[in-house]
Amino acid sequence: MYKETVYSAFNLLMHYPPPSGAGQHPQPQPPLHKANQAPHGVPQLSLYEHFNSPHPTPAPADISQKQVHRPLQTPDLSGFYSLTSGSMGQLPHTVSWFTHPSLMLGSSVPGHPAAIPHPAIVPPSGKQELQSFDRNLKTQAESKAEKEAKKPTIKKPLNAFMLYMKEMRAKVIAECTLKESAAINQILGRRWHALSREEQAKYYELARKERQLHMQLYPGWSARDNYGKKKRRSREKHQESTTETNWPRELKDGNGQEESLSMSSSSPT
DNA sequence: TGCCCTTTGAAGGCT
DNA sequence: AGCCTTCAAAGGGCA
Repeated sequence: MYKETVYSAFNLLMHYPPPSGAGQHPQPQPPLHKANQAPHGVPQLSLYEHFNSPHPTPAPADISQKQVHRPLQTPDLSGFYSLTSGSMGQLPHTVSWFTHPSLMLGSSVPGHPAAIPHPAIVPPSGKQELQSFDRNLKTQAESKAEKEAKKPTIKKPLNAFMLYMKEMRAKVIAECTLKESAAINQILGRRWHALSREEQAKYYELARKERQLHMQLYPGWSARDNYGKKKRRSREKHQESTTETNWPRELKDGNGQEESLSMSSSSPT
């Protein structure tokens, strides 16, 4: 049962108690898409510094600058390169998608040795070969519509918490026997709240850089583009379910001293 | 096979 | 402005 697995993570959670008192709780950063500036005191760190170990294809941190200034291979990358002398260039460590796995260039860069597809670009699922065979038989309109549907999905850039989760997930899994992501994510959520403001700021800054690069790579992209691509339950059912299984408010907010794991019996608000 | 669960944050739409 | 909804990742569970 799911709840039991969560219970089994109790000891792990206890090692990362929420800060006592709401005032000490690290406040979320202001919406960066509005301010679009690093908060005061935010350490300017290279992406690689934070993401080298848990990710598969790290690159030496000191190659970022040189590789960023490689000659352009594709016209749509020009925006990013201009960043190195523009807003992004003001950062002590210029962001490099060559070093950041989630921004790693793929086959869109001819001759690039990595040739790893950009993780933000996800090829459509399905039996593509059969579909391409069938396509010959279809009308031009159908073919066009199908082409649209087959366009690779550009994923949303990861936010600060998602970046944190990606880095810490393996560590949490190694520390406990849990494998269910839902339980792991609850632990990670608690740890996230237990982080100091400075620690969280690292991830907010990384997320801000991710968004900047994403905007440069896909200028016309909107989060709306991916709406409806996931089939989801009806709204009512979803809300009912989440209120039933969510953590108690005090626990969820990380400021309750009477924290409890009696998730299902607690009031949602 | 594909959605659900679970977390936080970003972003878009609506009132 | 504030609220609501959706989607980002992840992988076991389940229909």
